[in-house]
Amino acid sequence: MLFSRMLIPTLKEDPSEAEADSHKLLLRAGMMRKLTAGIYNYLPVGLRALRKVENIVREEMNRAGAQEVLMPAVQPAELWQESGRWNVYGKELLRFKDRHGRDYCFGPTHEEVITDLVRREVQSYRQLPLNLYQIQVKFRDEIRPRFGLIRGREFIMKDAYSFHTDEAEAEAGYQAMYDAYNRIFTRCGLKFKTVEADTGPIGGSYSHEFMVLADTGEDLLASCTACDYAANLEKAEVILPANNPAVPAATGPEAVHTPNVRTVEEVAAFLKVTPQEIVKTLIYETDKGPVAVLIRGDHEVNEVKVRNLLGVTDLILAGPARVEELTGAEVGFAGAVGLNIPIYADQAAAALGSMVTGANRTGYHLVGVAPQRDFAMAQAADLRTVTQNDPCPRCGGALDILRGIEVGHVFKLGLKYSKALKAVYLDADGAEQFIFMGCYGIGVSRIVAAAIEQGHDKDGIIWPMALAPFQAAVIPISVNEAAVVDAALRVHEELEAQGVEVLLDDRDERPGVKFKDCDLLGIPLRVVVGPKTLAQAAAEVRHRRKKDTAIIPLDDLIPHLKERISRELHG
RNA sequence: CGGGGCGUAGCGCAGCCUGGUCAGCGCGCCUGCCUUGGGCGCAGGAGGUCCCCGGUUCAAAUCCGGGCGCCCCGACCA
Repeated sequence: MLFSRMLIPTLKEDPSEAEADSHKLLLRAGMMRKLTAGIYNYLPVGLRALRKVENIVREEMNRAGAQEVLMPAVQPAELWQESGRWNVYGKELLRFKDRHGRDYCFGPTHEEVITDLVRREVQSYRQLPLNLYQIQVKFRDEIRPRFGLIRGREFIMKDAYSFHTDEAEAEAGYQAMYDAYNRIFTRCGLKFKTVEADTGPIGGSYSHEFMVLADTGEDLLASCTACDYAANLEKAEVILPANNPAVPAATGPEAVHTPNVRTVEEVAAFLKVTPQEIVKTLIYETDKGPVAVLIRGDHEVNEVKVRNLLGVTDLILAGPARVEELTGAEVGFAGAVGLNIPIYADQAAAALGSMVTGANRTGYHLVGVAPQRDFAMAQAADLRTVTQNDPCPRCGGALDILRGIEVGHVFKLGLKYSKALKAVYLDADGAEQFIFMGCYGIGVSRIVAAAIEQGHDKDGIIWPMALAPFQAAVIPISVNEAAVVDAALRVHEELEAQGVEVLLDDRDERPGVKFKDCDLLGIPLRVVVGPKTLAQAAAEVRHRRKKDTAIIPLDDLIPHLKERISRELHG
C-alpha cells in the first residue's frame, strides 16, 4: 500500500474537541473524523483497525459454534411494544415514523428482532441449542456522547443471542461465550479483567462484564488482590465485619440545637463525634413512592443496590421542597425518628447501637438514637458502595478499586424475552416449552479506542500486532535516490507478496516527517531504507513499542519481519 | 436536563471588554529554489457567509435579543 495514494490526513496538533487520548489520537492519526456529536466517519486506516477487531471476533464466535446473521438496523415499534420495552427504554431509543406514520426505531440492541426470528423458525428441541450473532451498527441516543469512540451514539457492536431447551444447557452456552470472550480480548492484546456485573432492571440471574483497564475508563470496579473476585462497583458486595465492635447502648434520643450544621463534616465537627457515629438519611422518590435510606456518615450509598432491593426502576433523590414536605425540616436535618415513609438501612448503619441523626426539625439533630427502639426499619441490607478499605467479600483480602472500559458483557436472560414474545419449542414429549436465552455483546468500535487508551505514548499510537492497521512500514529516506527507492520498492513488494500488511511511505517528504507519522500511526515494525545501511546491503528495523533498532541484511529482512510478526500474533 | 466554555481560512488560535484604520498569526495546502536519518530554510501564492436570524448604530467579528451547533463537569446509562 502506498502512503501517497491513501487518505491519511494526519494532524500535528490536538483537535480542540478531543479530551481522551484515544479520541485525540484517532483524529490525529487520520483514522476517523466526526460527522456530528457522537457519530464518526471511519477513514481507511481506521477502518483497517476496525476490521482487525471484527475478524478476531468473527473467528472466535465461529469457533465457539455461533452462526453469523445480519439483522436490520431499523425495527418496527410493534416488536418493542410486544416486549414492553417501547415505553420502558426511554429517550435513548431513537424513534421515528415512516411516510405512512408507522413507528420505528433505530436498533440499540436486537433481542426483539432475534426472538421474533427464532420463534418463527424454531419449533423443535431438535433445532436447539442455537447461537446467532451479528456485527452491526447500533444507535443509542446517549444523553452525552463523549471520548470519541468510547461512548459514541452510533457504534459497531457484535451481539450474540443463544437459545436453549433448559437452564443447564443455557449455562453451558453462557460458559462457552465467556470462554470465547476471554480468547477474543486476549487475542486483541488487551489487558482486561472479568468482573461480576449488575443485571439491572433487565433481570436475569447473573452477568459478567469484560473491562479493559484504563485510567480514562468510565466504570469503576473492585478487584481482590488475594483471590480472583472482581466486580463492577455497582455490584461489588460489602460484608459486615463479624467482629463488629461492641457499641455503647444509646442513652435515649436527645435533641441538640445545631444551627446551620448540615453536612456530615459539619455535624462531626460541631458535636465532636466521628462520621462513623453519624447516619445520613437520604430521601428518594421512587415509582413505589418515597423512601428513606440510612447510610453511615463515612459511607456512600449505592443506588443500584437500593434500586434492586426495592424492585424499582425510578430512583431519584428528592428535591429540597419534597424533603421539607416529608421530613418537616430543611435539607440537612432529616432523620429516621418519626419519619413515616418506609426506611431502608444499610447494614452498617443498622448495626450501630447509638447514632446521631437529623431531628426532622430545622437546626436540630438527635444524639443517642437506637435503631428498632426509636424507629422501625422496613429492611436492613447491603446498600452502600464498597471502598478500598473494605475486605474482599469472598476471602477477606484487600480490594483494589480500578477503572475500566466495558468492552464486553455476557448476560443470562432466562425466559424474559421468550415469554414476552412467546418463543416456544416442542420438547421430546410434544409439550410446549419456553426457550431459555442468553445474550452477549462486544463493543467492536469501542475496542479500537480501548486499545489506544492502553497503547500509546507521547508520539502516538502503539498498536498490538493483532489490531495494527499495518504490520510494517517501509520508509525510504529519500525518494530522489534511485538505489534507495529501488530497494524500498523491492522490500515492499516482497512483503506484500508474502502476505505482510505493509505501508510504503513513498511521499517526497523529509525523513523526520515520515518518522513522526509512522509513530503517530503506531505501526509496530518500521523498516528504514537509507544510503547508510544500503551500503552494507542492509536496512534498519525498529519496533514501535520496544524502540529497539537492528540492522538487518536485506537478504534476511523478509523472514526476519515475518518471524517477528508471527511471534507477536501467536506468542 | 443543570453548571461552565466555545463557534473567526482545512487544523490550532489572536482580535471582541474599549464599534471605524481589523480580516490577522502559526501549522497545513499550491508554485519555485534549496535541503534530505526525527514535523528544514527562503521566496511567491490560493483560501474566510467572522455559526445563523433579527436589532442598535453613520458604521458590527466586536454591543443587544433570539436560535443552532460543539466541547467539558454533573445528573443519566444493558
